[in-house]
Amino acid sequence: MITKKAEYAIIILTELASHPKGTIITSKEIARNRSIPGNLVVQLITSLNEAGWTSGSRGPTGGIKLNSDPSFINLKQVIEKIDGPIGITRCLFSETPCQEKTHCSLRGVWSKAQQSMLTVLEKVTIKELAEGAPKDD
Amino acid sequence: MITKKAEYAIIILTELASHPKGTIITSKEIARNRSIPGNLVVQLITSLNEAGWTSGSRGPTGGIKLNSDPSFINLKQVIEKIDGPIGITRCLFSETPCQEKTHCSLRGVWSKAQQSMLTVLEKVTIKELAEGAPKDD
DNA sequence: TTTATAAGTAACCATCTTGGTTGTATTATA
DNA sequence: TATAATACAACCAAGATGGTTACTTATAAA
Repeated sequence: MITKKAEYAIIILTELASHPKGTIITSKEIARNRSIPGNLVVQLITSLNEAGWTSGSRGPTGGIKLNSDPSFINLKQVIEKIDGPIGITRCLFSETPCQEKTHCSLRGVWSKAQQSMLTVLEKVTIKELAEGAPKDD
Repeated sequence: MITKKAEYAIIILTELASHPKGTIITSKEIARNRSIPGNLVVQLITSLNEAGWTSGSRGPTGGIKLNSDPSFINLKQVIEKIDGPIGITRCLFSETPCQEKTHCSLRGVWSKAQQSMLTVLEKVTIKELAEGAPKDD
């Protein structure tokens, strides 16, 4: 399952992207605006910084800034950054197919189902979310 | 995530479907043939019986029998029977969209991504798996 | 130079889910 | 009546999840 933390991270980026480019917002404001537990915001920002999407400045007047073009950040990327590799089944986490014969014809199905889902998530960007209307293909 | 139990259930049905129609196999045999913990097979069969796909007969000479045409059982059905309703996000479990604005434009994305995955799983039947080659559209 | 305010970091924790076990009851055949 | 099978229910250990707590570091303003 896609975790709530990943969902929060997407919402945080969306909040940042919904302000003029270069705007600095405090984590507390983000938390308040989007109803996310304050300390979780800080925790998640760390990962977003790591990915290079955001950066923070400390002290009064400090806060978080979006560094990347939100049209280049897609949902799959954010989810994988927060949750780690996506796998709809345990099977898909192991590199090599298992011995079981049936198991393995299943593996193909899992893989195809997951890929189908990821394709959707790859197509949606933070920018689209910030504009409120993910385009409908 | 699709649980291992759901995967086991699919494998159990596949095992049953890979024998001539009407064949009775004991849960112990299924467990041995497919490397599934014996008691788990029994536990899962209960749910499969509930769905009407299988039925058991007790006593010596007893065992499990496939009741349904395996070409009418698809993977989505089995997964939902074992795991309950599928949801790639917590959001998709709540009936009503949440108040948060962004949250809600997200909901549409989750829904679409999930639907895309389910469409794949709906198309694959137990029969195809038993024949070893889920058809590639 | 001190103080307040902000991010950064790490450890921790309660709760829930998962995968599986154990134990007992029931049914049917030989 | 002994045995072999399913049926049923409770239980349990380990890991994931969502979140909290406490502490450190940096920086602007007073």
